[in-house]
Order: sequence, then structure tokens, then C-alpha cells
Amino acid sequence: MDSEAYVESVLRLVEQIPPGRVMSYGEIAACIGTGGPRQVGAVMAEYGGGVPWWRVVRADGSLPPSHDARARERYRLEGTPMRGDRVEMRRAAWVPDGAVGGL
DNA sequence: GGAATGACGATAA
DNA sequence: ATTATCGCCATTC
Repeated sequence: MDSEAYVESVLRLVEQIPPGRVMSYGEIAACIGTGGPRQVGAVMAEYGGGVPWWRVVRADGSLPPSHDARARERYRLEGTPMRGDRVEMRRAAWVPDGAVGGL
């Protein structure tokens, strides 16, 4: 399957996400350039077990209801900036080095 | 080829 | 704030 390469791209990007930061499915998909948010989610559902999936959130900073509770534990431990039940995308939104002037 | 589905996203009401 | 609907992209039946 060629999707293997796509999977590598997604996992690699997710692994790059530093603690206390998060990336939305749409951002990841856009960063890779191919597919869409659903493909990222599909990959995560299949191979996400080997990467910090809790650092991958929805566009509005919330997590899928299925993993919301699980992610809260990680956020609490890693110190992810949160506002109520959602992650503070304004502070936590992260993009790979070199693609942003946030350094 | 067409319909249905999914760890999504955005917009409308 | 919340629910509902449409659109997107690839996979699966």
C-alpha cells in the first residue's frame, strides 16, 4: 500500500509535536499537503497507537468524544494550556519548525 | 461505478 | 453555547 508513506508522514509530524502543544487534523493534513483531515484521522485510528495521539486535536481545540477523557489526563500531566474542556489553540496551536515565526 | 462511512471542518439556524 | 447540514478525501462494501 502506498498509504504506508502517508502514514509515515502523519506519524512523523505527530511525533514532532512538543509537549504542551497540539495540532489539529486539518493543520496536519495541510502540512502534509495530501489527503484531508479524515485521512489523518483514519491513520491515527489505525497507527496512532505509537504516537502522542492526544496532541492531535480537532480544529476548535476539542478532542473526539471517544478519546476526550483519555486526553485530559495527558493534558494535565504535560501542562497543555486548556480553557475549560477545550485546548487553548491560541497558545497551544503548533506548527513544525521553520514553517512559523513562533520561535 | 455507486453508496456508505469515518479520531474532520465550516457554516447555518 | 448547541444541534443540524453540507462539503472534503480516501477507504470499504
